[in-house]
Amino acid sequence: MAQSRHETPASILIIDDHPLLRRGVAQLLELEDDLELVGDTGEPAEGVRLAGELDPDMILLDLNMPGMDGIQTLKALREADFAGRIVMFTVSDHEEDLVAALRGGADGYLLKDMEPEEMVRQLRQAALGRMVVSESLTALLAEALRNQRTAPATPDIHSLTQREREILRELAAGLSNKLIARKLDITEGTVKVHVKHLLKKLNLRSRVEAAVWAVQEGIDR
Amino acid sequence: MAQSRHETPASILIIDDHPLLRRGVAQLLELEDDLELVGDTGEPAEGVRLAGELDPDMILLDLNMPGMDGIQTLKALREADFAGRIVMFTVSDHEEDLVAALRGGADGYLLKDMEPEEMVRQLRQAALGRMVVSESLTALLAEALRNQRTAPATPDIHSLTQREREILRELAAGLSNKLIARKLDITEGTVKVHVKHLLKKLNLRSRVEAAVWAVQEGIDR
DNA sequence: CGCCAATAACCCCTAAAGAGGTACCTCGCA
DNA sequence: TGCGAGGTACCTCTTTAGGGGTTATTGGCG
Repeated sequence: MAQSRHETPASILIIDDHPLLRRGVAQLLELEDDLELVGDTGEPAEGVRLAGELDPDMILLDLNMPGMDGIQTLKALREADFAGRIVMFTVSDHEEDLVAALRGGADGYLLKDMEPEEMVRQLRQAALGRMVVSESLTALLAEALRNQRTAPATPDIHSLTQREREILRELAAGLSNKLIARKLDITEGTVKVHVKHLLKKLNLRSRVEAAVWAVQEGIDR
Repeated sequence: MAQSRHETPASILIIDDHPLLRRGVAQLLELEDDLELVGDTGEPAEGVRLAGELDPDMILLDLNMPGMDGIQTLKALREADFAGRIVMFTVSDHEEDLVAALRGGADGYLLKDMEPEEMVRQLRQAALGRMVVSESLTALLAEALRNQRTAPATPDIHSLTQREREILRELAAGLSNKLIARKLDITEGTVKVHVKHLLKKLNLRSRVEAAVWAVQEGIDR
């Protein structure tokens, strides 16, 4: 199976709390002369340290680990200025995890139940700089993309006018447009206009999202 | 104006950070032999202490004070097992304040701009154990009552079924019923049923309230 | 002076939400 | 064995929400 490449093999570090799985990957990679396992650990913190020390071309990172989880580790690696490829390696087929990983700067997201040959193929692609995602997740990926806001992940309260903030506060208190109108002594239609504008500015898709955002930002009260 | 009563006068403590206003009340009460000012302070904390020391029949409590505000002071007094009457004394005609005060265990809510005679009349009523609220606030009071949930102020997550919690989580993430249905692989109608049930159990009136509640309770994630 | 942002109001129209009801199936428990 | 709770699905009907547009007024601001 080993396809020879001209250059030096891609160095790989694996961070995964399952020893057996680490060994499995090690054996798999031994068969490939263009992929070389240079380190492995079950400790996220140790993994971050090793990343700095070994500076591998690629890190295979488990998403589900005790203590610091994969996403945190991912962030820690990026904050430690690790510039190589980071491929998440997990059993989770949840959209949230996928999205969190990619948003967190992962270059790939592979499921652990994939076939070894497929695994090698994907790792090779990743080493070449391509973003890889398990095929069975393409639907999820599409879904995530569709659900995604196109703009700033951090909308800004300051982009709202005084009135819009006022409307948002009431909205987050659970009031309907009609009740907001009554309270602020304007018509329901006007409230709707403000809500519409505020949703557009914050790039949210419903009053529920607006309410949740407002609460989390502490806009209420 | 002083109307003689048979028994001992009602002892009153005033907690208000405006010295002038305290003096004004003092003078007013001096004219009445059934109402007796036994202490006054501009410091909320000092007020709580005095309440324990003097054990007055009634406390006139300013709602807007620097540091510990009126509502906090109110709670502190009740927690210190002050069992007498507590009448809030304020310039605020906001429904939120009124509601917070009454919910917090206040026995009255009087506006500072009222006429002295009216003031005395109301205090006398309060001393007799009646709940008093400035007349100009009756409309607000009615509104607050109407907006009020009839049941537990603290709905319980545990009253929900597993499925309902699941639905709530998604709804708090901002998903529409249709999207929740798609995600959980059930029909939109079924999602609606769950939402309906969960709203009833939590005694909430809209998905927005449910979402806000869920977020505040940390149900999400 | 004209222009723009903010506010308010109204139009039309579709989609989403919520209340009420019935029905069916499965499980566990008395 | 029956009964209730939970889950699913479907029905009807009303209200609410949200997108699109136009219009008008007010207050700065160049």
